[in-house]
Amino acid sequence: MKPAITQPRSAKPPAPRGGRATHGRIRERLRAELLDRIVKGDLKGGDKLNELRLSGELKVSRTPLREAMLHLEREGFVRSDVRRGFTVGELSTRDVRETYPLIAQLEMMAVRNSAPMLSLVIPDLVRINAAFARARTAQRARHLDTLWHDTLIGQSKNARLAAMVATLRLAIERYEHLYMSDTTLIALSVAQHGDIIKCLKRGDIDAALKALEHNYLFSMQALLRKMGEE
Amino acid sequence: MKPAITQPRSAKPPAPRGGRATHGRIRERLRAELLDRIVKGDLKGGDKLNELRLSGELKVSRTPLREAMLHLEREGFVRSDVRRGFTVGELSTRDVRETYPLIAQLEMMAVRNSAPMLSLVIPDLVRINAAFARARTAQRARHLDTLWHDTLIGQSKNARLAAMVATLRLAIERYEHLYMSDTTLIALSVAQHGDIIKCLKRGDIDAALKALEHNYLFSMQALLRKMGEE
DNA sequence: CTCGGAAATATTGTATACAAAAGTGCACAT
DNA sequence: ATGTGCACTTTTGTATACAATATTTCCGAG
Repeated sequence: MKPAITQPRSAKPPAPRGGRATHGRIRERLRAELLDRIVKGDLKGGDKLNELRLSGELKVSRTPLREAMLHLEREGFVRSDVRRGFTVGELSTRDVRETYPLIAQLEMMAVRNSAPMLSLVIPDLVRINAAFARARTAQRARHLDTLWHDTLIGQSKNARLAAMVATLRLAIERYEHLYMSDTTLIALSVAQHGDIIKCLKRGDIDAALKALEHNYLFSMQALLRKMGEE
Repeated sequence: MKPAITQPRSAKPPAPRGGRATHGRIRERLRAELLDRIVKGDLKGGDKLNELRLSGELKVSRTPLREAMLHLEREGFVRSDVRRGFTVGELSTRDVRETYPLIAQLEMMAVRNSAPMLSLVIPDLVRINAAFARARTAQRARHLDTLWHDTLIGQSKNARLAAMVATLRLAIERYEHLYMSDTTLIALSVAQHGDIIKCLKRGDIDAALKALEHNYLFSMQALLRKMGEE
């Protein structure tokens, strides 16, 4: 299911001029690939990212690979120690307790910002939540959950806020992929989304904010329970 | 007043092994240097960052320079367009309207998190605010303002939150350096800090949060007025 | 004189080279 | 047998090389 990372290169190592393409953003492709592996769990916390091995495997040089890893470091997915290179960031209950409340507050802010426009997206929210309720796989559920929240905050014009939320959501996805592979909690989340929608419909933003916060904090508690069980 | 960027190299280009030092973090030094130039206004919005010119001027190769610039891009100080390189990010009232409310919310969250511990730092807040009141230069005022807010949120153990706030504060500093070089607004800010302290002393966190938000939104309004005047 | 376009130049994105530090394993002493 | 030091290998951090694209220059047509 990986994007393949194809690169049209048939020439020998010292003669890469046969290759064209690479629209000048290999580093972005690499970041996406590595991020995917981390979120999907192929790369686990603590794994060492050997530059030579990875650059060979991905058929690129170390330069854009390092740039991609530095990007991921800034996003919190990877650590780098001097002269020791990059390591996949460890998962921890502490990080969970930091991240969930943070994204909750940021989404609440986005909702507050865009309160007047929210009626526009209520139909979308209803539709996505219905699909969410019908999701049969954990992966699709996570996708629709993300889509629902993205729709909720999509009216906010604050670019910084949007970028932060996007990154935090990926951080969360990493945990949920690992610990929430069952679908038992979907129904609860669907109900919570329903609550939020109900509040929005009657224009009660404060209640919607409370319900949104509850949605995140409840998910956090469920996740922490699962993590504690291991 | 620049950190000098000294690098002990006297050898010819192809024989740099004469140099020692560089504890394996030239890229971090470069980021700090560039960030300083951007915040201080030496590099203005829209300025093109020519890699060859800069690497020559800073006596480093393009590799760590690019890594530093990519870091700054992630922090929002620099833009990069494909095949067109890096450019210093433009200042705008729109960005101000995005950034100030964001940092306000995040600091409010930090205060809420650490409410029980806040009594510990009240004496520090009082002392720093007194020094702030006596500040005679805009630079020192900004420094003490930052220190005051750092102290206020320093009890929050949320590392992600702290990192976000730190970055946003630098973003703000860039605007304040350019538009608030007078000291007329210090007295007002001192008074607002005093309000916050008063609320904290009587344990009224909600009021403290409101006052904190007001402190930021008021500063934002003042800044927007100045920007509008140009 | 201005506009358009091709050659010349400059700049970026990626690949490779090189030096220093970190990691590994083996020999040897105890 | 075990611990320790030292040579060898690996890996990182930085420098440089190279190819492709973008920018500039300069010349001729209108």
